[in-house]
Amino acid sequence: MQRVTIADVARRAGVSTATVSRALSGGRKVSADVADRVREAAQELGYAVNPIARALRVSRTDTVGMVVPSIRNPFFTALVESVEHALGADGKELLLCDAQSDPVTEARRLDALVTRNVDGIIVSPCHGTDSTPAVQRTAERLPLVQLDRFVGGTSTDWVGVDDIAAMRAVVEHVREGGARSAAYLGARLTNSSSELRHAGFLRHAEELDLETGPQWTLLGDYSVEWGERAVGLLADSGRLPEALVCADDLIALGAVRACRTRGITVPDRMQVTGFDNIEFTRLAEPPLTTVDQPTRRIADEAVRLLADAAGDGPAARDAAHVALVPKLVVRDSTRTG
Amino acid sequence: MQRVTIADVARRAGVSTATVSRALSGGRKVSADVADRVREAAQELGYAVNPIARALRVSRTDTVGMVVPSIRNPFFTALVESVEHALGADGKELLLCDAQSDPVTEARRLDALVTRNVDGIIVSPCHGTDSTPAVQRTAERLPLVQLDRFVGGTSTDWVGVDDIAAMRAVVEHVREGGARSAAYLGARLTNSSSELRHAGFLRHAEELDLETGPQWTLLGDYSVEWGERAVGLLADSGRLPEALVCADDLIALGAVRACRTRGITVPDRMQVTGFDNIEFTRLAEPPLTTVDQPTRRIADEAVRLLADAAGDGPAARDAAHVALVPKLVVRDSTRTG
DNA sequence: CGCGGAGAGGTAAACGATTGCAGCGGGTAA
DNA sequence: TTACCCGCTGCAATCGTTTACCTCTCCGCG
Repeated sequence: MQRVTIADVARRAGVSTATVSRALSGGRKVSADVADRVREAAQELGYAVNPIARALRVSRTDTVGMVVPSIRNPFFTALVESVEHALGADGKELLLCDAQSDPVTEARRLDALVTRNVDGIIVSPCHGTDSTPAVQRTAERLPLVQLDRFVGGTSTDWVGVDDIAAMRAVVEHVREGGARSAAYLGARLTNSSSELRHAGFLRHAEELDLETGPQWTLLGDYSVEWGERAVGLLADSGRLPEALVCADDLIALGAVRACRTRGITVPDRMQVTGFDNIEFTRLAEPPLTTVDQPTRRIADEAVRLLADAAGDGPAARDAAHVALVPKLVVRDSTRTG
Repeated sequence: MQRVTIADVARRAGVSTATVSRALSGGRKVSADVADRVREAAQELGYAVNPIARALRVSRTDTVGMVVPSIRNPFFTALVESVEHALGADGKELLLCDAQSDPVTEARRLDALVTRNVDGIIVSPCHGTDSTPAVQRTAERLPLVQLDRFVGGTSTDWVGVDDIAAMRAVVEHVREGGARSAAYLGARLTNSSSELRHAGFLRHAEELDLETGPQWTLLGDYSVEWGERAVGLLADSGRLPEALVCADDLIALGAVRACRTRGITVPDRMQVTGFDNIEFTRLAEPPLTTVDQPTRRIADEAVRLLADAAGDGPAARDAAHVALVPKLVVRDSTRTG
């Protein structure tokens, strides 16, 4: 499979393999003419270094692993794309895994990545507590940074957005739009961002005197279907609030759709907000007001942290928590002024 | 990083490394008690085989590479997920690359995958001719199967849908819905599926006496923006057709949206169809009639072909072209009866 | 009693790169 | 002239497995 080896190049250039290696990867000085000869020979033979052999020797693969809860969720897709982009600059490759929203497969993926000697791992854990052991164990062996969500009981690098601040912006906005009450359509509080967004909503709703209530707090999962169903539950249960604050865009898309089919006008009778700013929020009817996640920034920070951590051993530094402040994107699913 | 090696296990179990290897990977018979001792020792030490060393030795990585034009396109995301799923069954890993719709990066990605000794490559080439050299070169060195699209001038395995048949179903459907004329909103004919869908549309439109015309054939790229813009062009240019047949769902979503904003009612004044059946077609207003791509089947076939090809050398077999017949999914953006 | 064959285990050579160490000129200082 | 240093090279070890080949033992059979 790997046709031409360093020995072939060495033979052709009339030098030793050591010299070839040094000439090509520039480990140490090589005289100019020898270097030229080597480069030429390599060129002619079409030599390319075998990354497997190199990896075995130097135990570095120039590959980072990434594990996301679900590749179907466009938010994570955007994140993946951004990470890929950021890594490209460093000449690193991405090994992508999908945890299928299941801590068990997630753990399996993480282990696989570790034994594959990736240089670092970027993970958005799917569960706030069930994911802890695997993440912990992995972080002890490799540089690891958590993205967007983080698990309890570990101290690793993390980068994401300030969910509380984001929710403040959302609540203020619907309040200004005239809403006096709001329901929260979220996901079960099994991970950090679900918790924080929920907490942020409650806190700021209270502060800003927005009526809420337990019967107006519906927790399911991050999916369009849940958004639709939640609105059904709400409608069946009596009084409707004046706003629906959703924990992510999928839920919000479902909610908007359900409102339409039930003749609840958005935003006049009901304001709806999302979270993440995935591409399709633009296309909803009406286009969705949502919170923009700066995936580019998040990814950049993550690979920076990973690179930093690669210098020191794992867990040699204090963990960094980078929380970016996201911006509200106002569209037509809420009222302005 | 890789703490415990096969030698440690051997020492602990009081046998040679060869025996350990045989006991664990079952290459040859090992007496039961020795096997037990080895397994136990491995267990206690927490031994896991180093895939890098193994790969170097056997030149097989249990990894397949996949290159998609754009990970942002939900259709490819779905494909990736399906491939990942299909590979999981074989205990293989997926190395995912995004070509960013650029043949140059695509070529770079392919080369990177080759030197990384992946066992096979699944690629959906981004360009029908510019992608040829890289795909060709790669296919000569590794099992390779093209997905969805294929490039000209090579003979590799391919699996996708029968675009012509799909278009026949689409055209028949809008015809039955009463449309006497239709525009085609597609992508520039730089790849096979763009070409085939376009050709299929024209052929069957003619057969079924659906009026078309050059001014009603608008070619851009696979994006929502293009769909919106194309409708604008159409509207500005005079007479409107009675149907818009779109080359993919993104274009169709844009088209539907543009119709709405211009007061062109869908499906009464204008029928619109998509292609791919991405998740968000359900959410459009109205929900989109589209062609369902059986991504699961496609992925299964692809990994099967890859596995077959791994047995023989590359290019030892005749290439297989597997075209699945997709189903039309009728929703509310077209008229029925 | 000898021989052949099977079954189990060990020895050591790969796989293809990187790199510590040593050798070897040649230049410089004493 | 000698001693030393410095800059290039080459030798060979090394990373952790797998596997071809060899050895040893045991058993059955003629």
